[in-house]
Amino acid sequence: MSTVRVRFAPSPTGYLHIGSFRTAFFDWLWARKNNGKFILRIEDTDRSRYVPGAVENILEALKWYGLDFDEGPIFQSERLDLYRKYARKLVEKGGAYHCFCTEERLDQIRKIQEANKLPTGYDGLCRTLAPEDVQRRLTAGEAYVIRQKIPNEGLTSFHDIVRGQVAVANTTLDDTVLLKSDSFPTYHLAHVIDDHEMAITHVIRAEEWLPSTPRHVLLYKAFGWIPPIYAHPALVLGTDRSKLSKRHGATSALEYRELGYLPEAVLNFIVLLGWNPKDDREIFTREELIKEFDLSKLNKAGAIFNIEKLDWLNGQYIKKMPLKDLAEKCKPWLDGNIETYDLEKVVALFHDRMKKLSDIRELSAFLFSRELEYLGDLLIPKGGEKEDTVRGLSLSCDILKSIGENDFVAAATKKVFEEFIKQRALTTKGILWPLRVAVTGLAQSPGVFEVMEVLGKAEAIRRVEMAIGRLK
RNA sequence: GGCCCUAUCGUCUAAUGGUUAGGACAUUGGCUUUUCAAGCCAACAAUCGGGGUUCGAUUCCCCGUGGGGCUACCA
Repeated sequence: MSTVRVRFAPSPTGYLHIGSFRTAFFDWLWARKNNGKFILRIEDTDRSRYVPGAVENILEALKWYGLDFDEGPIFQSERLDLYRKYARKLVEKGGAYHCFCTEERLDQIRKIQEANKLPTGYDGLCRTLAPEDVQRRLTAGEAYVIRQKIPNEGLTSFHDIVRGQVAVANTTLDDTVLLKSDSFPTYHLAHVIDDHEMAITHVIRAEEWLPSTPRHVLLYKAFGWIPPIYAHPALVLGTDRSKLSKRHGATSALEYRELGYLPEAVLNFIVLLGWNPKDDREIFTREELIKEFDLSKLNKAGAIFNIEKLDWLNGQYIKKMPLKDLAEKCKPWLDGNIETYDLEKVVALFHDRMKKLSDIRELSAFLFSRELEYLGDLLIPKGGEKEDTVRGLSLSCDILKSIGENDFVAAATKKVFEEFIKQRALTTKGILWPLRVAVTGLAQSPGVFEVMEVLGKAEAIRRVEMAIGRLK
């Protein structure tokens, strides 16, 4: 069997869309699984839609997610002669023809078709032009496009790995523009030529391409080439079930980096949108995905991008991450507050409650604040009294002072307080709630002993004393 | 309008011509606990409708209906 060769062929018309990126991931997985080649091709044949920086964005996204390519990037704009050559060849073979119809005429016939509720499409006026006429108008310098000559009858069918056999009546297809009047190729022409020239074995692209695939198959046939194997996975949908777009939330693949997601988590999440190993597993390493991924297990129906599940998955990945790595990854979100305390200890405090790396910022804010802002009443536990709280806090303060600098670690302070509470027959809640609020200023926070360890003895005592002052 | 694709809990999905239709997220409750998370346990929740085929269909076929995509000298 020949080497599997797949390509990812985005257009540089903006940032890389997460949906396109998912397709790229499918491509990449298929290539790696089969020890094949993953090729990056930039389809920049529409000058009007070109966006500066788009190529860089695509490259950076692939890099951040770790999708390495074996060949490319190949730019279609640098291969224009090739497409023109093949277009000419196809005209000679009778599979295509020159069309001189103006855009105005095209608009007009479309309007008439719509008004009469007829299928829209080119009416084939130039298809029957006499060769002499064509020649004459060509030499006269008239603007033209080259159109594919679609057969007037018959069925075009092809096999799709995810959809099975798909067949379309040729009469429902109009004559596709192959070469535009600016002599740039359209997608239809360029990608077929490139896929053939690059010996692409599997074309994996989103479902939106399904309706034009018969045209492509017909083109292969006209050239005398064998079409690749097709796989059209279903679209990624927004919450309203339409194609995922900006109004649904983040659509740029790289935006997930800015939002604090881990590449592995995003990859794991998007692969599950339309694919699964047919068992109960949900979390996969990249290696497992390469091993398990299979085009034939791709789903036919579109899947809604469910950000809540992504958050959960990302949280799972964060929990599994070694503290050292997590600390490093959190740095960008800590606003430079990375010297104040032992960063690994800080991160340990929030390890279990972070869903995104960016969460660390709000979660840890109280640690870096010199003046905690909270109502004094918060210090008083539910059903407790102010006087008892003040007394308890004072006792706690004395205890903290009595603990040696070197013993100021969570396990040790915890033990001291537990014994103290037991001895004095106090309640855990009565002592620990005020203490925790005193050092965090929050109704909800990580455990008080862990927090105090991070803060250090001096700062912990300072905060407790401030709390007492606040109540008095 | 035409063409194409599609249909299992709210969401992502598994399964089989005969199952208590399974898992995960979310939700709710419980346990744990100094609070909140995390964790553990539990609950809630689905085969779009109608016809066939069949002893039996959620599964196979047809027709509806819903949803989506395409319908550019964009990709």
